[in-house]
Amino acid sequence: MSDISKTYEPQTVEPKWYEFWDRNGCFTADPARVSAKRPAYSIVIPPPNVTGVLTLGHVLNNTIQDILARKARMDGKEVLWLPGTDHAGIATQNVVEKTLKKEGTIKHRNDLGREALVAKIWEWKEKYGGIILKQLRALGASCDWTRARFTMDPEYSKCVQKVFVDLYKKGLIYRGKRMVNWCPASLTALSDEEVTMKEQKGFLYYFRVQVVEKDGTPVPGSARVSRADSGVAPESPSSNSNLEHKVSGATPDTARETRALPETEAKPPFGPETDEQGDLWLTIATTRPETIPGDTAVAVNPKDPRYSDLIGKCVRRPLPVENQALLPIIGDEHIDISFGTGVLKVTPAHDKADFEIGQRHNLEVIEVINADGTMNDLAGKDLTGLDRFKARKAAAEKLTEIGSMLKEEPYTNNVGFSERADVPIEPRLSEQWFLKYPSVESSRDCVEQASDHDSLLASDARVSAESLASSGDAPLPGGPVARRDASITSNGTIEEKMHFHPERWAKVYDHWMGGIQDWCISRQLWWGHRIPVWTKKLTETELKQLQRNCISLRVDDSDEQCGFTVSFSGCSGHESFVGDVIEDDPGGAYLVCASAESPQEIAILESTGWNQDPDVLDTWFSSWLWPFATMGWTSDKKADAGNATLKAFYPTTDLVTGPDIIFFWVARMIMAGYEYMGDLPFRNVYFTGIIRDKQGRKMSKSLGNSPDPLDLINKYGADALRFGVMRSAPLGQDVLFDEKNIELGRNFCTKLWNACRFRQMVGQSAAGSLPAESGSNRSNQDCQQAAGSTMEFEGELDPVVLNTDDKWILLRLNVAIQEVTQAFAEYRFTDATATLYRFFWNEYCDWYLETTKAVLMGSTRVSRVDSGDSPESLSSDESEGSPVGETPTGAAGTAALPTDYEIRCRRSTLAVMDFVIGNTLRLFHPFLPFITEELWQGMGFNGDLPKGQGGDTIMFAHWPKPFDGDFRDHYGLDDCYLQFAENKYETVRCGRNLRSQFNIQSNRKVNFILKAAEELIPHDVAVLKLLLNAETLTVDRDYVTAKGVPMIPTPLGELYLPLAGLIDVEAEKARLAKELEKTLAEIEKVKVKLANPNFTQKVPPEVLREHEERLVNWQQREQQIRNALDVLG
RNA sequence: GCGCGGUUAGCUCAGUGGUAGAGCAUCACCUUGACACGGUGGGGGUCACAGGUUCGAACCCUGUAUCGCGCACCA
Repeated sequence: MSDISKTYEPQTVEPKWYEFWDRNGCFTADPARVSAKRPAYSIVIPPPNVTGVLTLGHVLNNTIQDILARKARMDGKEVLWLPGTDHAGIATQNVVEKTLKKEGTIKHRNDLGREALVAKIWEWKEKYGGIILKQLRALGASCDWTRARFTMDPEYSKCVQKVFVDLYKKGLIYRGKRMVNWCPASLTALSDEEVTMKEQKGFLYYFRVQVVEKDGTPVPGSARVSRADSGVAPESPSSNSNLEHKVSGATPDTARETRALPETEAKPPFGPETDEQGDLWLTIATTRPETIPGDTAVAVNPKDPRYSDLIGKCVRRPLPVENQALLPIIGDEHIDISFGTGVLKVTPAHDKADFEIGQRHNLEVIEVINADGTMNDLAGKDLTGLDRFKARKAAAEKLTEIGSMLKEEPYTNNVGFSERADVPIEPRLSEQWFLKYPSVESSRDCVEQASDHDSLLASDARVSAESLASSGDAPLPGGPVARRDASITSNGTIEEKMHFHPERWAKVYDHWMGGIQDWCISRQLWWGHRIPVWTKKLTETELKQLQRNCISLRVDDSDEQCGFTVSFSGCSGHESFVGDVIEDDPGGAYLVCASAESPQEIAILESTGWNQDPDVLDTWFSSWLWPFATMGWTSDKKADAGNATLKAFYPTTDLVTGPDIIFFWVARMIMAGYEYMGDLPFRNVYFTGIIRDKQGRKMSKSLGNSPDPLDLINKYGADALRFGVMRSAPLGQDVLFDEKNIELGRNFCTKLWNACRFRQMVGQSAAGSLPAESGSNRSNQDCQQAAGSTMEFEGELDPVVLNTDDKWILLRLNVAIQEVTQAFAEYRFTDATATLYRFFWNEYCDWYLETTKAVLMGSTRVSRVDSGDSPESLSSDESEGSPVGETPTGAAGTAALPTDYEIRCRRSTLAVMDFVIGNTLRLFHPFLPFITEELWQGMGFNGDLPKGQGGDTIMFAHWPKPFDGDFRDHYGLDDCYLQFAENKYETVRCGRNLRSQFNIQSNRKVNFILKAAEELIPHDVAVLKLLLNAETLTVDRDYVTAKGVPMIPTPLGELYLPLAGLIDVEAEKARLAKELEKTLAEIEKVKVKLANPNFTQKVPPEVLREHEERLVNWQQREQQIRNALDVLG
């Protein structure tokens, strides 16, 4: 660290250290090192999209993981942070397809075909797939890159297949023709979780249909006049057929029976309507007129008196005009009487609810929309080929044209959107694979709910300052600080609970787990894990043929559910195929589900005409295995039992992720963990906030409000980015991103840099009192002391000469260590950064570092006899002195060379600085890995430390521990020094305030007089003088107030600022009057309280005492101000 | 509709019943021997609103308003 520049330059420093750590294997986890003394800590990265680039969301997420991992290393744990990427089926295939189209290589993926396209995607992956992981390095992420995994790695793919086969065997995976969420843009089915509801502005179209008998003869309106009493008021009996839509038709005079319609509610203005020809019509409201050609019924609520008698009759479907089929009017309880017209058009092929109605009533299913969202032939000539939204318009126009449309009303409703493609999903009937979730019960129960927490609070192993201070306990596995809440189950086994941070997400999780629906796991894509299922239509002869291919086949018809099961034994002898008959059609299509264990078996299947299912699995069906599949899990119990990685690092300790994937990923991982590992996959889940811009909007490409983290790193440095983001990301809150915060991070790094630079400078200048190498020579025993382990007190902290400021900063350091450690234990990273910021900037730099100048800068000992009128008066450089009880060895102005005592003091102060900086660097390291390493090594803190404990890198330096009793006793670190130093600093503030009140320029030296209330030792006086920027500071306990001298009361006594002739007496009086007013108000406030017998009797004694003290203090202050006013006259 | 979270200084947020805080922004002074990416000092709040509990409420309770999120969903 020679020739240290004024500002820290991260651009050169950061790559250097990252390369150093990486080269030295600092990130590599070794399960063999795990022991009771060195517990494991593990965390798996939420795998980013393999084609993705780093976003601020990743920065937040991965910074937190890195902080946790680095802290765990410093806690002496064996850390595995396992990185990797996700193949992200739809997204990746889209990206590559789009690119190929842009290049003009293809117009459609079919131009390439499946194999060629997949090959292209692999190429793409090889080329660009590593980008995001490289970017993570720039951020400082300490991942074990030797273990990086990709969800489509061969071993990983095998896990996916095995799990599929296993769940299939267990009967949890099934194939079925169901209504699914279909994405017309991506041309695939989606799970319910991939659909988000969005409010859409559209229209509610009201159209009418004629009621007819089954044979098509019109039902006359008059025929039902006497019965159709509905309580519906006739609105406009004369105009019931006009397009303005005034519907009545029901006579009001026979309202006798109990009505389903609540009388208090506004009566629905709809009902059957008779036109001038005497024909009867129904009005239907719909948002999707384009689906009319797919309607196969009209439904009403059987309890709806307006319509109940029409059930069994028919209506004529208006579209397509060339095929105006008759549709039955059916009664179904699910129809909401009060909504719309009370008549629902039923389109079983294109609506989930309608499909269910269709099933109940055995309705025909007519598909009119193609997979891509265009209308097919059945939609009729007017709509065929049109996109569904154009078709909607066209259908509405057609209805108007044929006189069926009554009105179009602006209407807002919720429409399901494909989360990825951002287009409305189309409910579509199709054959898909579904999974009944496994291990639901235990997965639901394992997450600790807030209510559980209350009952466990008493036994909660949260760290307290006490437990922190009591060193020697071997850290327990399971989190930054052990928090392994457990409850004992009825059978006596201990069941561990999982903790969510913030806790409230547990409720969201629980709620979802409670209403869990089967998961549609098949996707109509090419990129992904192909479903390991082969099908073939087999005849009797073919079955025999199969047997001849050395596969034995057993048919077991005892399985009631499937009809019968076909089991195969493959060539290798072990049972590897399981087949089910899923269709009992003549000529039977057999469905075979195979493990991909043996390529031979697959080869046999394929060579004998078996076809693999064309679909791939949902990407989440692979990522839900992430915590163990990345660790080499095989499903083979023996092999897994011998897997050192799994044994050491599973379950993982922490998971850090966004709440937006709580269902997609977190919940599913928990279930997979229980199902396949018999244990929860992680003990703590930390949910980050979502990064938004200053205005609170989500980051998005289209808004252009998403800065590139790499740009920010180039501009400010990775440490600055990390610190800035962490400082503004409180637990459980969204993060409003503002570049200002990163700037603040940068400024903070510069501050740290310069404070260390100062240390280097004074170390060198004090060379006479220190061994030659100064800055890098320090024994690190002091640092080790704070780090716990072996306490020795022979460091350079010198208990004899520690001054009040030294003791103050050491005690404040202790507080900071406690606070930061506690914040870690509770995952309050923002609080940790706030403490570090406060401690280092406001306490160390603003106060302590300034006080050291009184010790260190006085070394030149310029002799100057002060003209002050008090024996205690000190002038510029006579600040050196000895504490009470010591004999001063250097009286003012007597010697040009420092005395032994002064050298000792200077040494001690440097030692304190080193001690504080050494500990501070450790506390900062998880947040600011680069600059702390640069300073650690540059300043030589690694000097005497053993390898692996900070000697080679700060990464493995021990995490500071709060001081224990012995340490405090030895160095005389009594809390009373806190108060004294703070009084001193408060006195400085008062003096500065006084200066400022009189507009004295900051750089102007003035004379102060302190009428001290107690004895002050020379060091403290020197500090006061320095910090007040005083020309002279006269301490005179018997000072007699001169007229016109401004005074301010301070904790150490009255501080005077003689400015004879310079001050405006009236202004000073006004100032004092204002202060007096304030003081009196405070006195009044306290007096009122104390005068209240309710208060004095009921309040706890310490609160009462505190109030009484407060009163006395304010009253003293009042008196001082009054005295000052008197002096002014 | 159900559930969750928020509402405190111009902005972003701390603050678990006892004297309203921080950072940023702002204003004034200062390039003094670590740092102008800095130092010093100042101004600025009816703690969303209304009730209640309490000697005492930003904090606890009830209700209201408002913003955000999640789940469900009616054509």
